[in-house]
Amino acid sequence: MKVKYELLKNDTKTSSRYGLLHTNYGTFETPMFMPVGTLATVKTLSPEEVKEIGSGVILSNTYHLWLRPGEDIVNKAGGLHKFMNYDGPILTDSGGFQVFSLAKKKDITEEGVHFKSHIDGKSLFLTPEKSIEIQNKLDSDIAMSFDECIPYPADYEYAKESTLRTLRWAKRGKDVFNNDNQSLFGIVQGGEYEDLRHLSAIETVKMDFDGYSIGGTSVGEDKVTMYKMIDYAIKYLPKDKPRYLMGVGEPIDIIEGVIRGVDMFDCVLPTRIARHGNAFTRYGKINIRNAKYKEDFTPIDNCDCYTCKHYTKAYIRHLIVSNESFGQRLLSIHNIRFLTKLTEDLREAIKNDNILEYRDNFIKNYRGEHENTK
RNA sequence: GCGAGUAUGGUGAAGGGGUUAACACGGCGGAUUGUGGUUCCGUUAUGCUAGGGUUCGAAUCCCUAUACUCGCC
Repeated sequence: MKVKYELLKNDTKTSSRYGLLHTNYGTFETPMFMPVGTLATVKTLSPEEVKEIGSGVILSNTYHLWLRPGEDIVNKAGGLHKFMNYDGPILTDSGGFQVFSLAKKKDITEEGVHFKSHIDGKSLFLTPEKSIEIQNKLDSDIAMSFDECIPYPADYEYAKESTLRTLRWAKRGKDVFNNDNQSLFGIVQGGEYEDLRHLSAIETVKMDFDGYSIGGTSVGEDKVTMYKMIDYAIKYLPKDKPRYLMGVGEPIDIIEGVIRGVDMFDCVLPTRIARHGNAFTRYGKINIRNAKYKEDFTPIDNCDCYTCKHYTKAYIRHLIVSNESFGQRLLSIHNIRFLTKLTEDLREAIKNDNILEYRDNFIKNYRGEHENTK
């Protein structure tokens, strides 16, 4: 089946909304945070741990799985769920972002994108049709349109040309899409320009996708610009479809996104910073490597996760400093739980009509001078 | 006991008379937003075993002491 969004409550003071996402693998509340499992694994965690944390959807990656092991192998395994033993919903990114983020030399044409493999330097050619074909075979629950992520800043002419091309690519992808068990989301681009975001949103919605995402954010722009990009696009998105802000995962950005009406977020941040020794806390991000935690025998935060229930900062610091993978795992568990819990709290706040107070209080703690951060 | 050699930061070390002592590791901080899984960036010796001397100028040359290493009795 296709995913279905069910709107249960619209906040009166903000655009935030509480709802349900019905999927092949169950129903999940929104707003939600989706951890990233690029190579068919949320790095360092087992699928059971991901579920225990409370994550619903996880994001995996078309580009990476295309290169290795190849979509045919995943397909032979019985699809991505069976291959990786995850019986929850999976969303696959289209590969459009990888063209932006990891191809040093790329050649974008109307037909598609020529670029070099990050693994062996081999020349690759990815098109909207190819991306959809791969995703159909991977058999994720939600496939993404193949888009171009416009860099920031981008001049208007380029942004317009690229936005129009992404619209044509969206149509081409949708035309070849062939998997009744899978949904397809469109992606709004348009850079930092209001009229282009407007145009992109209107035209993407006309194509009638199962959900809509806002792309091209968190590519180096300041926060004010990012929030504007959301505002410009989101008012043209239908109320009865899920809205997904791609690549955003800083706690405050998630809150601001929710207030603007976003339902879904994904980000590498919790797992990436975990591997580098950082942890989210209510009082800001901490670097567990800091010498001040050497003899700190308290948990990372007042948190209900496995890590905080059983382990101290001093121990995790020791593991991270010693480059032990268990330390990366413990921090990944905590960080994903932190963002998941954040969305749980945001849902409660929407239900209780106090999301603005929640935001102000969160920011005060997160940014404020607090003894725990000193 | 005799002879020879070496002494540079937390570690391995470069520099063999001329301004701010290379580089690496480690330490200490920071970064990271649709993940190229151990990454990137910044910082870290006012001082070269100690004392004395030569010189305009010494980590670099000389003397003494000390420590360590190797060889011989």
